[in-house]
Amino acid sequence: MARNKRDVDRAQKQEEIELAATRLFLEGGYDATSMAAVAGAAGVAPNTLYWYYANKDELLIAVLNRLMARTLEVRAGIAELPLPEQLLWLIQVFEQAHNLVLTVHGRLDQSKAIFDWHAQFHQKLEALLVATLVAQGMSEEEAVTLATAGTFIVEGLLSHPHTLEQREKVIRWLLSKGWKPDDSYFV
Amino acid sequence: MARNKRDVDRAQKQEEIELAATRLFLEGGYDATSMAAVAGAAGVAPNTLYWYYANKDELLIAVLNRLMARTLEVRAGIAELPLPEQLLWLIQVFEQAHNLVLTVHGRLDQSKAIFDWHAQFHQKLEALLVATLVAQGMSEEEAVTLATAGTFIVEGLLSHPHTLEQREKVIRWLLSKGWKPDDSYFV
DNA sequence: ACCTGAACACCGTTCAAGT
DNA sequence: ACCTGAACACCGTTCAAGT
Repeated sequence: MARNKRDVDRAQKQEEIELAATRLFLEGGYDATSMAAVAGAAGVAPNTLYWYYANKDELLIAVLNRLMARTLEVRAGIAELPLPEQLLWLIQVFEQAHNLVLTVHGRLDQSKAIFDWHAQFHQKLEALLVATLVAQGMSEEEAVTLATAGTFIVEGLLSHPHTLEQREKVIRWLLSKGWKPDDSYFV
Repeated sequence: MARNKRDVDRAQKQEEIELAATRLFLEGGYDATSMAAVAGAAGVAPNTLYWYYANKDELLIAVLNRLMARTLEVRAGIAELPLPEQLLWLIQVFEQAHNLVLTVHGRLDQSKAIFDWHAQFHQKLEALLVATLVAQGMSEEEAVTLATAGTFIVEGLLSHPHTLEQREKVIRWLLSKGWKPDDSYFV
């Protein structure tokens, strides 16, 4: 499976495009960022993007996969931290890309590719959360429900302005269900 | 504050436009429904819409207010039902317009008008939920947290495919926190 | 294989002109 | 006050042509 010169070049070009797209999507939002703007930032003609990506949604998916890979790397390094730390870290990660979370939800009905990506994303996220909760001694059944509710609450926080106090209160409430966090963490 | 002939005519025209827009937005989605399509369904020229609404977002807000008014009317009739019934009814209402819920969230960063509408919507919804919970004997503080978490979970269900079994499980989990629903409801 | 200039169909919105 | 035809700037995407 050795990659020849040509593959490397292709991968490099795609990296340039995806880095530009990531920056612009995060800064200005998906809808407000035109394909021409991405192309300009990557130093190519607008229609060149269509050599690498079938359409704008596929470019978004490439960006999302890149962000997810980077996030999984970081998370591997903090897997040993206590649960509340991990959850608050997760919220902050999603918050940085809250733009794109809302965009993905908004395009669920309009793009099958986005719909499929979203489904597998939540599958992976739930598996990760459940494994973490079970490792802490929670039952599988309890863990699944808590993972689902936790995901919804994290996503809810992203699209609704709130104070840090409100955030702490609802997270504390969530975790107090089957699991007792160290209250001192929040002080 | 009596309305003269002219006002009545204007209101009638707006009703025609908003009914057409409501149908098209719910069926095909906001993005996929062009102003020209709304105008066509209402029997006017595309640019005529701009006499009544400053832009497409304002038309969306008019549609949302119409849906909300109708929903509040229906809800007044079921205010005496037990809490789980009311909550499941709410989910089903949101589900019918889940399209527009996701659209509103997706446009939060791009339209101040939508942002403001969303803020006041959640203010009203929370006030209604808290009042309902307090009337059932819950403390104000507890009610606020449960209302927030409940809203997020309802919205989470809207954007994530799930079985009825999953829905029942997470709703049951939510309500089991400070309040004991009649389990037989779910059977 | 990769890239581009030119074009296409469409979009939200504006404007000058009509009644 | 209300409505419209025509136009504007922009969009995602396609295609034929280049290397």
